[in-house]
Order: sequence, then C-alpha cells, then structure tokens
Amino acid sequence: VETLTQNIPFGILNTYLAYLFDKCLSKNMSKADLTRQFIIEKTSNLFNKNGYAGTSMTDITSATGLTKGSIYGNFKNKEEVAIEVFRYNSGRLAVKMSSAIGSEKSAFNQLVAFTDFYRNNWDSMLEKGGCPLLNSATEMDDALPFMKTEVLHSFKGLTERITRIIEFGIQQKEFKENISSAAYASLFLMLIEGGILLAKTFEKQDYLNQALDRVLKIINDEIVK
Amino acid sequence: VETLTQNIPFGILNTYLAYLFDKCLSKNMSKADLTRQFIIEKTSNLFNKNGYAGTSMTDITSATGLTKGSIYGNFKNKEEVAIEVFRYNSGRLAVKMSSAIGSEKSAFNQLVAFTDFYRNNWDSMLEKGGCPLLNSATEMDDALPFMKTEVLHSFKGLTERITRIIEFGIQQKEFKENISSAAYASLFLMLIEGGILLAKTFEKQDYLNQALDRVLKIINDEIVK
DNA sequence: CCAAAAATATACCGATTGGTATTTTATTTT
DNA sequence: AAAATAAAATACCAATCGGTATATTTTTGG
Repeated sequence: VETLTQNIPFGILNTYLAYLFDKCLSKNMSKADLTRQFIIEKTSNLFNKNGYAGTSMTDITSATGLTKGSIYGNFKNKEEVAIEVFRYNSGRLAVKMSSAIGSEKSAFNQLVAFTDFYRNNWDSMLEKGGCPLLNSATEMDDALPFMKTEVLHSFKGLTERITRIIEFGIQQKEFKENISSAAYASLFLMLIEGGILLAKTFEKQDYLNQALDRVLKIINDEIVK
Repeated sequence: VETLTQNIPFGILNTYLAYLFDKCLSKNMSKADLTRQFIIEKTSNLFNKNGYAGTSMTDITSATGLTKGSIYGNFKNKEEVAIEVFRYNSGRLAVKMSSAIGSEKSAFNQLVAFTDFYRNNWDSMLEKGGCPLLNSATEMDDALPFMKTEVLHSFKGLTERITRIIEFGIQQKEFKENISSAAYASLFLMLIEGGILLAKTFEKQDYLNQALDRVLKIINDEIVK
C-alpha cells in the first residue's frame, strides 16, 4: 500500500498501477528490477512483431510511456533490451508449456499435451506476433550475432525437453526401444514451426493443426508400442 | 559489341561489363531495364539476409556501386526495390525448381526431384541467406503490408505446384485415389520450411535432410499405390 | 524530516535514415 | 556532329536513428 504513494509517470498511470498491484506487493523486487521487467513486458510484442531492426528506441519509449533516459538507465543499450525481451518471450513460452505438460503422468499424454499446447494457444501466440523462436532465428542471420547464442540455447532447450519425454516413455516401457528420441524431437519441432509459418502466412490455424495432427500420427504409428 | 563503347561507372566496371556481355547482347532489353535488373540482382542477398528494415539505401548503393540518385532514377522507393528483389528471389527459386523437376516423367520421380532440389541446393540457398519465402513471411508481420500479397502469392504458387504433381500422379494411376493432394502439398512445405529453419539455426544440413527423408517416407507410405 | 542515492526526465549529440532537386554525364535522335 | 533526351552523380533535405550528459525528481536510509 505504501508503494502507491510514490510518483508515477502520468501517461502510464493505469497500467503501471495495475502492474505494481500485481507484482510489487507479492514479490520482493527492487523498483529498478520492477521497471526493468515492466519495460521488457511492454516491448515484448514489439520486438517479436517488428524484429530488432524494425523496433526503434522511440517505439520502446511510446510503448512503455517512459523516456529514453529511463530506458537507458535500466538497460545498457537496445541490444540488451532485445536480448532480455527474447529471454522473456521464449521463457514464458517454456513456462506455459511446462505447466501444460507437467500435469500429465504418462509420456504419451505428455506428448499429447505438448501438441495441445500449441493448438490451444495459437490465438494468443498470433496476437503476440507468432513464435519468438521462429521469428528471432529467421532475423538472426549474419547480423545480430549477439542474439545467436540466445536463440540457439532456446531451441536446444525445447528439443531436449521433447527428447526427455520420449526417453521417459521408452524407460517406462510405453514407447518402442529402438527409436531415436532426439530425431523425433527435432522432427516434431520442424513440423510445428513449419505449421506456425503457414498458419501465420495464410492466416488459417488449420495449417498448424495439420502439423500437430501429423505429429500425433507419428507418435501413434512409430513411437507408441 | 557496340554496347561496350558506352561509359560505365568505374567502381563496378568489371561486374557491369560481365553483366552486359551476359545479358545485353543476347536479349533486347533497354539500358534502363538492364540497370534495374542489375540493382535487383546485386541487392537480392542483402534483403534476404538482413530483411527489409535491416537493409538501408546506403547498403544498396555500396552493393551496386551506384549512387542514390541512380537507384531512385530506376525505382520509386525502397519498397519497390524490396518487392522486386523478393520477386526475383522467389522467381529464381521457382525456375531452378522447375528445371530440376521438369525432366522427370513420372509423378513419383518429380516428387523425388522436388526433395532432391532442396538437398542439392542447400549450400547455395544458405549463402544467399536461406529461403526467401521463409524469411519474408516471417518479417512480414503487421508491418510491411506491401509485401504480404507477394509472399502469399509465392507460397500459393509453390503449394499449387506440388499439388498438381500429386494430382497428376493420381490421374496416371501412380498414386492412390482417395488422398488430399493439397493437404500433402502443404504438409511437405511445412516439413521443408521447418527443416530449413533448424538447418540454418543449428548450421547443420542434417535437419533439412531429415525433413526431406520424412517427405519421401510419407510419399512411399501413403501416396504411392 | 532531511540528506544521500537512485531513478527518471530533459535536452541535446553526431550519424544515418529514406528521399529529392539539381547538375553533370552519357545516350539517342536528327 | 549537334540537339534532344535519358540516366546517373552530386549535394542537399528534414526526420529519425541510437546514445549521452545533465538536470530534476523520487526513493531510500538515518
């Protein structure tokens, strides 16, 4: 309650106020960390939609309602904002996916939950600008070397996550023994990312659903005992 | 031969000279069209690698050796260059694919040639910045509406091309009758674009090859009679 | 409540952005 | 070869780029 007496930039009063209610009172973050997080979340869609080159510092100030001095007081430069935003976007994806998969006991149901995750969150993902891994990996060509490590790490995390589920299924005698879990994990990722690409391009979720159905078919035909 | 007496900007003499030899003497293009085409080809990799926002007019001038005045004498603005470059990149892809597929008689062999096309041209595609459809479709979010139509048209052309091959196979009694050729076409495209994404990200062609092998497996298991 | 410290806003920087008017150069036509 | 036309180079524009020094405000510690 005490926090609310502090001065808040007028233009963003409402959002910032709500933000403080949500986070500050519950966790013990410093105000610096809070503002930093505020900037990251408010610009997360910007970077995911328009890319690094397509997002300007002015875009960031108007999205946050803060001034340039404030942004540079919390971040070293634009690159650092972009990196933190990517970490936030991919991290949120991972967390949401974990909570979707986590409740399932069997490896099979975990894989089904994995596909359902994309199926159920497509609208949400679309309005955020699509899959951050796909978007960042595509822009991260020879340019943006500072981003390469992040994207790679994120991709590896996702494939390893699926790989472990399959390995768990093998271990539990749910799945066949002589299959390459890593190969299936990357295959699923390709299908889904390709499905996301077409779904976004043609503005039809059907394409993503088709990819997800194919993943399920492969699971049933080739992985399940 | 007469053409060679004309003055050529010094900095690009060699490339331009070779260019004139190749094209001007064979086809009957005006010099304006020739320079226009020269600009497009010299900047094609730029746009594909760095995207629209990541490519500046200065990048274009230094890639062509021409001045800004010359660029704007041949193009209305940066958007027009980007559109023409995308048309060139996707068009070249389509032409090369056609010549790879065209020589095959049976629908099955045409599909195999289709996958082989990606397999054999990966290095070339990679050094050009990857698949222009994937790259442009990803950057073309809410931003770049002028590009949307182009990318969509290009994607449709590719899927229709594969669809027709499958339909041809059905008609020739090579393939099963009750299959959705359009669905398989989009499925193949998803797999391949996803494979390209992972191959580029991890810098390993294996991922693309895996996707292509899966396409072939689907053809053999589900399409061929 | 007051001083020290931290965070934010203001005002500015040189460089670069996309784009244009004008001049120079080159090509074509007569 | 001269005149008319087309194209390319030069020089410039306002606006915006990412970034910073400084002043002001706000929070914190005593």
